[in-house]
Amino acid sequence: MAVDREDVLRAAAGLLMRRSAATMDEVARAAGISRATLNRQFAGREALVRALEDLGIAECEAAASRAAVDDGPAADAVRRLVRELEPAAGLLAFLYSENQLFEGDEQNEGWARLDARLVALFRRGQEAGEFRIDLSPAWLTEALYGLLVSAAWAIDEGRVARKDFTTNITELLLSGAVRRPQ
Amino acid sequence: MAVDREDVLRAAAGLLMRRSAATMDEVARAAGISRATLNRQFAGREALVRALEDLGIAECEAAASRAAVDDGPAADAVRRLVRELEPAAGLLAFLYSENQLFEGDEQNEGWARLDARLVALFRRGQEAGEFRIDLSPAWLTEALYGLLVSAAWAIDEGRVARKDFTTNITELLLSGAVRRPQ
DNA sequence: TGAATATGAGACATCAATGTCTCAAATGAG
DNA sequence: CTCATTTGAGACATTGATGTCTCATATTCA
Repeated sequence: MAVDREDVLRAAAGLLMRRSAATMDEVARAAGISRATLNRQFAGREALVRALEDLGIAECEAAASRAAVDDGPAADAVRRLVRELEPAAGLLAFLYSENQLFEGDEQNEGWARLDARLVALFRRGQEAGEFRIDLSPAWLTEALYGLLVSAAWAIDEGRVARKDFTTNITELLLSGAVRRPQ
Repeated sequence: MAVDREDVLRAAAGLLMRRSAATMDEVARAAGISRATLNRQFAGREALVRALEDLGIAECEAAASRAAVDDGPAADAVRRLVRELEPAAGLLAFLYSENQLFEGDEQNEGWARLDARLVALFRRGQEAGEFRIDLSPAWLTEALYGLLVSAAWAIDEGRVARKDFTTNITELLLSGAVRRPQ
């Protein structure tokens, strides 16, 4: 009977990814619980979003660790990272647009940590001569976020195949759309 | 005295790009008019968003026409397109996340037209041998949207320089992050 | 079985945003 | 200048989401 906080968060993420303005009532229904129970678990919408944010950060950092982003060629690290991030892409898509909502007041420091980690990855690639240096690590990081979100939404709306998630993102980010002579 | 509808829309876009949940009161203040006048111009928030949508579509289509996306090498057409889209990027960023809000009920046909135009551009590049064929035109289109939005937000938050807007997007989309031997 | 705990359903007040309305003031045209 | 039109400020009712509360029911554990 005991409600699993984690399950509720995942259900909420699945719904909010599609409709970020969903009602607390809709969230509760999506999680298969009552609104009362939802409010017992999370004291208000803000608490729910904050919990989702913490979950998203935790998943991204876990993905970065599993991908061992500091090891080996940076390009391979990016590929591993995107592959590991796939399960969190939907949640990330919600949080990415939600963050625009928050005033400049308080930016969860977890995002700063994650940002720094990704920036370091791209910088490492540049210093190793793998990545071009005319695109800043900050931009490459933002672009990665953007592609993750685009891919998540496009898949959700059936415009691209789910199985192509990783290759779509990594191939575009690393190699671009232009055809290369092999 | 007569309020310029276009000016109001631009002011609204400028605010809503940052805070998509801004109040009608905030929108009015951003436009330098009263809430009453705002409501006289646009009968409700939905009408305002719809007008912004129409404006966004019109600007994108105008940009596509100015860029002559059907002429010459596809890669050059993409570069021209992104350059022409820059002034509309903020509005596009708002609409991109806002569209997630709307139920699957009604998708403005203008977006479908624009989508088709971009898809055709990427397909043309593939058929001409310019673009690789293992990334679908649909994905390339979505990726372009995502990069436009990412760049707009990153610039707005001061993480990347505004002057790099076009090159950041086109270089990443076309050539990718990997350094190429010249 | 019996007690303790958790949940669901619904009622309820609250709050914020919205849309409408009125009236005075400002603007612009003739 | 005078009149018609437009705007701003504010009051007002409405609406929808939210958070809280109660009580009956269901589940778990001793």
